[in-house]
Amino acid sequence: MVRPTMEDVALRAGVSRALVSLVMRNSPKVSEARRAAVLKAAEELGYSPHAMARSLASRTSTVLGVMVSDLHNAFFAEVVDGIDEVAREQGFDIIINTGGRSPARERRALESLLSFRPAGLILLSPVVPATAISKAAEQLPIVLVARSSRVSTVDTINDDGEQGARLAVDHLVSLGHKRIAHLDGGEGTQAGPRRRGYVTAMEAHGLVPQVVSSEYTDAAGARAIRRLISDGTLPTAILSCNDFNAVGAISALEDAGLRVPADVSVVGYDNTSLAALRHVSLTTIDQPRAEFGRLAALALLQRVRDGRTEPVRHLLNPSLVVRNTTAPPATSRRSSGSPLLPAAEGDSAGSGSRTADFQAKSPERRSRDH
Amino acid sequence: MVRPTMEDVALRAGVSRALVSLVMRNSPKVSEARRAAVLKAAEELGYSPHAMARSLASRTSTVLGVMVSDLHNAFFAEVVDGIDEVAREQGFDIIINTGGRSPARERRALESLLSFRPAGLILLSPVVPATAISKAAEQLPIVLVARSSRVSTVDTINDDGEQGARLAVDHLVSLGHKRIAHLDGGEGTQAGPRRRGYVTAMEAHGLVPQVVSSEYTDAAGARAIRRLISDGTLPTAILSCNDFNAVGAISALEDAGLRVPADVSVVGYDNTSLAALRHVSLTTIDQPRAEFGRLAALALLQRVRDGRTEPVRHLLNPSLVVRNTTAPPATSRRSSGSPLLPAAEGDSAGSGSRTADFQAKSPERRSRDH
DNA sequence: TCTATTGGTTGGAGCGCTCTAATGCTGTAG
DNA sequence: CTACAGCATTAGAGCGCTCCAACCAATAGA
Repeated sequence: MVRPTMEDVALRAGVSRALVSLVMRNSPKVSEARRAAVLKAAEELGYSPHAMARSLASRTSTVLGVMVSDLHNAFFAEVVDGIDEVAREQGFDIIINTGGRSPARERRALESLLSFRPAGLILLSPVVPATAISKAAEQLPIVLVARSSRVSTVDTINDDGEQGARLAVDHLVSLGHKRIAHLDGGEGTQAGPRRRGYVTAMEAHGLVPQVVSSEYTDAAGARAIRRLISDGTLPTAILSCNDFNAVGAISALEDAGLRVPADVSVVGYDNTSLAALRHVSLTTIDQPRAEFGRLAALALLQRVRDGRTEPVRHLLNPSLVVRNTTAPPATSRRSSGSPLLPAAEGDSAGSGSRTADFQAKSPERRSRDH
Repeated sequence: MVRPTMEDVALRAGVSRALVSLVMRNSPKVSEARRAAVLKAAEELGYSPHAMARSLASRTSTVLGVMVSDLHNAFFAEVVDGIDEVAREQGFDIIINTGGRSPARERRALESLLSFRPAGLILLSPVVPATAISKAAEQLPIVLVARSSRVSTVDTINDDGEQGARLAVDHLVSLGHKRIAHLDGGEGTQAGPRRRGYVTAMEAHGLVPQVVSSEYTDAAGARAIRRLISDGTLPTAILSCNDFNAVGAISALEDAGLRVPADVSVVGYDNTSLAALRHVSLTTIDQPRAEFGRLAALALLQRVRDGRTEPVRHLLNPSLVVRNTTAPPATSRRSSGSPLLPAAEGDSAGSGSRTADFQAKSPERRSRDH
C-alpha cells in the first residue's frame, strides 16, 4: 500500500533525485545510459510519479476539470469524448465531477474541482448563477459549453439553435406542411434560440407560428399533444424542443389513433441515441457534440498554454437528420380521408428505409487489431 | 489568477500558519476569538484550501476515484449518484474518469486516477484485465461494480443475474407462455449469470430452453428476431439480455407485422430510462443501481477508514417491472389465429395501461422550495 | 512559593516533487 | 599546461499544507 518515491528510484539507480525528475519529464539533457538505468529502476519498483506533488512543485497542472451538469444525459457523454480526445493528445488528463442539475450540488462540484487547481475548467451546461462562474474565472480559464455568457474572461461553445430550428421548419415546409407547431422548451437551456428560429423561419415562409408551451421531457411532449387534440388545434407537423419531448409527442399521437408520419410528422432536436433506435427512428436536428468537446478543450488549452485573453465565441452549425417520422402531410396525398383511420397495412417500404438508416448509423465495431 | 495561501490568511488575521490550518480543519482546540478572526480574513481574501497540498502533507486523501467504463450508458450515471450521495455525506469528494470501454483507454484512465492518490477506487464494469486490477489493489482499496473478481483485496458489488432471469421467466410462465427464447448477451458483462438463470428457470418449469446468440445492441436484437422468424422457430415470448436488445427485437417483430405483446411478449433487462419511456413501456428487470453506488462507496470507506481487510461480496436482488410488452400468449386466448395477422384495431385498454404505468414512474418534479 | 496541569498557540520539519544555480567533467583552443 | 566552453549532473530551496513537539500563559494543587 505504499508507493515508492523518486528518492527510492534515485537510490536504486545510483543517481540523484533531480536526475530522476528529468528522466520522468523526459528531458533531452540526460545521457542515454542514465536514462536507461533510471527507467529500469522505476520499472522494477513499480514507480509512477505523484501527480499532486508534481503539480504543487511546478505550480502548473496538466489536469482539465470538467463539470457535467447531468451524467444521465448521453449528450454530455459525447462532449466529454471530444474533450478527452484533445486533452489526451495534448498530454492533459481530465477529471470529471457532476452537479446533477442542482445549483447547490453544482456549486459544491465546482469547489471540489477548483480545489485540485486544474489548469482550466470546462462547464457543460451549468446551472450555477453567472456570478459563481465569473468568480471562478478570476482564478483559472473557463470554457462554457451549451450555455452563453457575456463575461469576457470565459469562452463559450454553443450550437446555433436558431439555425437548427430553421432547418427543421424548412424540411417540413418542403414536404408540403403549412401548419407546424413548436413544442417549446420553456426554461430549458437553448429553448430561446430554438423558439426564435422557429418563429422567424415560419414567418419567412409566410406561415403562422404556433408555439405551444412544453418542457424537455416525454411526459410534457405527450401532455402538449393531448392539449392540442382536445383544443382541436392539432397541426400536420410538430417541431419538438428535444428528442425526449418528441418521443412523448409520438406516443400521445399514436394513443389517439394517429399515425406518425402518415397523419402527423414529428421532428426532434439533439439526435440522441434514442432518436437513432430503429424503433423510434426520429427525424431530428443533430448537434456536433464531439466537436463541442474538441473546441472546448482547444479553447481552454489556448488560454492555458498560449496565454490567449480575448474571449472566443463558437456557434456551431447543427444539421438535419431525416429518418422516418416526417412525410408529406396527409391532405397533400389524399383529399380528406379521416386522419383517424390507420393507414394501409404492410408498409414494407417504411420498414425498409428504417433499416437502411439504422445501418448507416450502426455502431463502430471493435477493431480486431487491439 | 493567483490564489491566496494560508500564509496570507495568517498574516492578515495576525496568527500563525498552523493556527489557520487548525481552523480550516475546524479543530476544537481553537479559541472562538481566533477562529472568527481567521475565518474573517479567509473570507476577505477569498481563500480556500489547496486540496493537493493538503493531501500531500497529510498523506491522506478525501477523494474517491471512480472509473466509469462507459459514460454513454445511463446505467452508470445512477450508480454514480449513489456513490456521490454517500461520499458527500461522509465528507469525501469524487473524481471521475472514463475508459470508453477500451482496455487501453481504461488503463490510462486508471493511471490518471491513481496519480491523484485517492483514498480508494471504484471501478464500474471495467474491461481492463484482472491483473491490472489486482496490481492497483496493492496500492489502494478497490471496489468493483458489475464485475466479479476473486482477488481477496477487492470488494465486489453485483446484481444477481440468475435471479433476475428467473423472475422474468416466472413472469412469462405465469402468463401462460411455454415457448420462451433468450436472446443471449454473448461476451457482455453479466451475460453468463442471466443465461444460466434463464436455463435453470426454464428447466424448473419443465420447459425447453432456447438460447439464441445475440448482443447488447438493438441491431443485434433485431437480427436475432429476423433469424428466428426465417427459421420458423419464433416462440411466444422473448427474454432479451438487456433493454436495448429488447427494443431492437420489438422493432423487428413489428416490422414483420407481429404485435407486441398481443402476438409476442418481450422482456428486457436493466430498466434503463429507455424502458420507462411511454413509447417503449418495456417490461424489464430492474437493478438497484443507486444502491450499487451506495454500497460501493460504503465498502470503500470501510476499508479506508475502518481498516477492513476481508473482502465483501454483495449480490443484490433485482426486481421485475411489469409494463406493456408482456401479455398472455395469443394461443391461450384464441385457438390458432395466424400470428402474422395484426390484432384488432383500437386497443384503447392497452394505451390506458401505458399511461397508468407512465404516471407511476413519472419523474420527480422540481421542488418549489428550492 | 513552586511545580503540575491544561488549553491555546506556534516554529519547524517534511510530504514528493520541480527548478535554479552551482558543480564536476570532459574536450578543445590558446 | 592553463583557460574556457559545453554538457551532464546535483544540492538545495521551496510549492502549500499538516503534524509534532515545544512553548506559553493561566489556573490548580501541594
